[in-house]
Amino acid sequence: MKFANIAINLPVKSLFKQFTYRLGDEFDFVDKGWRVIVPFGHQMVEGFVVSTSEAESGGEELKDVIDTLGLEPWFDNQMLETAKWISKYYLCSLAEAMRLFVPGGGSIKSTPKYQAVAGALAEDASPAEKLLYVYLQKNGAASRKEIAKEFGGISVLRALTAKKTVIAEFEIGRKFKEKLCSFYLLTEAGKAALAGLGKAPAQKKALEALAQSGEIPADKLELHGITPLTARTLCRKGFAQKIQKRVLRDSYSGHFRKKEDLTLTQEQESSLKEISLALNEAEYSAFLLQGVTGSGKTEIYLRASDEAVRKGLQVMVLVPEIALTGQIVERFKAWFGEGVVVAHSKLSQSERADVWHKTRRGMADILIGVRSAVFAPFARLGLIIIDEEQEYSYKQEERPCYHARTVALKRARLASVPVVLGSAPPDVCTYHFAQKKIYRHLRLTTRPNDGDLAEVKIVDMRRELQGGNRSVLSECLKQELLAVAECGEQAIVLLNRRGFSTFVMCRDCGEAVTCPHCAVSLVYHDAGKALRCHYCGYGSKVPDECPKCHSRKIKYFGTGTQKAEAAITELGQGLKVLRMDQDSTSRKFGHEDILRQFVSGSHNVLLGTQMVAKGHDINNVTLVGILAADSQLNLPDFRAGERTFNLLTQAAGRAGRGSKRGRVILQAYDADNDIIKLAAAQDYDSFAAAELSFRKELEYPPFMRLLKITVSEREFDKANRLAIAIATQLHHLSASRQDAEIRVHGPFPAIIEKVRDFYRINILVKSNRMEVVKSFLTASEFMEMKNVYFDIDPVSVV
DNA sequence: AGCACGCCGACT
DNA sequence: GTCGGCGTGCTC
Repeated sequence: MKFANIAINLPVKSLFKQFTYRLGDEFDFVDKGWRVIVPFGHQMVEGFVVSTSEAESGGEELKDVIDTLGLEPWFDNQMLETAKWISKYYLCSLAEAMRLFVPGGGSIKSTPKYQAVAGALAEDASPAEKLLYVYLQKNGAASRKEIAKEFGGISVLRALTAKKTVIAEFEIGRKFKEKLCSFYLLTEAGKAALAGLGKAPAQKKALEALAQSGEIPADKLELHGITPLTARTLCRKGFAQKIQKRVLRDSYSGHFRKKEDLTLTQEQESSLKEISLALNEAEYSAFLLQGVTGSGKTEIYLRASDEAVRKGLQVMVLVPEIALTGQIVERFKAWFGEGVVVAHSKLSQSERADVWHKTRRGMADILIGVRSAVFAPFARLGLIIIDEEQEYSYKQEERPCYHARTVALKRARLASVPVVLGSAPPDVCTYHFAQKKIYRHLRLTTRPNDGDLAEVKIVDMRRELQGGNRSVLSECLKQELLAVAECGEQAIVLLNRRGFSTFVMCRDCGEAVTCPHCAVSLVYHDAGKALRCHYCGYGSKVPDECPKCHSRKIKYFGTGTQKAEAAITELGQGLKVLRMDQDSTSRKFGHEDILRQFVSGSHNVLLGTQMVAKGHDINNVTLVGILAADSQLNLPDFRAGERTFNLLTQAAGRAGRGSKRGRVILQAYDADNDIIKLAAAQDYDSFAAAELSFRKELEYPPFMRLLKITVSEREFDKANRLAIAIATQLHHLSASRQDAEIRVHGPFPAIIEKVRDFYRINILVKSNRMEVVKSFLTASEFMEMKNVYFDIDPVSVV
């Protein structure tokens, strides 16, 4: 008898243990890595087989595996190992880790419908039983809910199922379907008949077309001049055959650009050489490829991938967001053509399933995808590339809070393949590891095509204000914008408005209009003239009077994109502003459409939030303006400085990518700040040195690991009591372990104290041996609590 | 997650 | 005295 240990795929935190099921003889081929369907409670759910075992007998009380999902195991050994590692590292259940590998999270489940068995009603059945039986006979199968509603409970149903008068039926609904298409193809008899059929010219022509094309999709018959009637006739005669085949959708097909042939610089040459060396050895090795914007990192990605593909290996390319990196996709497509598949976040589940099918089968050489693509199955993984490795979008904010870079490094280790971490300004932690020779440091310092970096000017907005300029635009930026318009060039204006957006406040009492469910101000949106909460989506119209003191002096504060747009348009001189923000990019490819429109030259200013700073090269852009460059500098988060530096250098990198030298105007209120100055000078090394010494002193990563524990409750006191209990136990742990540095900070309320009516309280743990803390927590009562969240290596600590 | 079991308030 | 609230615990 064979048994399977199964992790139940239900979206719940509390299912940490695995369950044992019997594998009947018909399923003796099932082994670890298979996805199966099992009865659980009184429903059918998906399970992941973690291991199997053999035994002579016993286990009569165990339930049987009902069916398999798919015809082969979903998880190979490395995927399973990665999942096990994720569950330990990120403190989640194995099922939670494994479902990351399944497109759409799997979660196929089915609740039963109950059916009356014909002629099974016993003579001595009670009146209530007869009533239910007749009901089911008359109305067909019904669910537990229906029966409970109709008969005020399910005790009668239970009595009937026990006697097998009524049986449960499960219909396993697949969450998504493979796309099937009909094809016509020639049979052997058809081939033999090719020469004949003198009296049926249409059929003869159809046979010839089939012989030439091999197979013809049913909906393309007309293109070959075949009528459906002819096709059916040929099938009836046995000359042709109609088959169902799985077709793979590719919403990115048709985006092609010509492959460019470039000569590499010396630095590119030597960087590539190091990577190919690791490729040849087929060993794990991590590289930091640090190169300023325009230094040709993509060219190295392409050539390294080319080497891998020539060896018959596949490449995983991770990008922060597909919409922002369309150019990478295009360049890979130009080089590798159909061998490239793309997995972006707006792909439907079925489309993603198709893409993964191609990589698993080895039908695709290159997978380009966002965060979740790190879980894709590969036939022969040979190289991993992570572009813009410093981007925070690689971190998942919901549990399990994994970081795609961390997972990719683990996968690379298991698969013995090299990883390339590419970036202009690296994450300072990555930079630190590169300096410590844990990663190999490859640097590109020259720009092969683009010449010099842009010239950056800092404008002190306090002085502007003193000089009587109350606009969001400094005099200097106004002049530059007008100059750009005059020369027929283009400008990008970045509004750095994180924690700084339009809200409504009473002038008399200073009360801001806040969300009733979250502890944040509502944000004013010009479109619709309404207030909206950015955390829960709550909306309301602008009040006529202050809700607190009933004053009617309501004032708008802050600078939204809409306000900046108006300020620029007011300058006149043919300045036409194209806005890019969340409001204007919600549609599929909305982003790309806006960029394409901007490239076409219909507008000369592109205005937007963070997203205008990233990824795209537009040759005609010679000016970049950054409004409120320092607005997020003073957020109470240890990464505030790094965030600001990255954003500013990235934005500055957008200027002057063509032949003309670019200019950058950096508007700040704290113009003397060191980070602003270093960003203006584009001096990464000095910035990193300063940042790292700050991190060392204050015991932040990379010198200490972080764990953020969040307790979330409807009642503040309840959350606080639990948080204090956790912190107290951690303090005890810290005191009792001399072999590890463990610091416990908090509990303190999250900076957004309340979201969707739930209060949130944080505890921050720092340690040089976080595994000690993790194993303590794993064994603790807090592990399975619903309202306690663990964020390992948090991106933000507030 | 879904559901059974179990212990306290407002109703026939 | 019962119906029903949702807190706690279990599902191989």
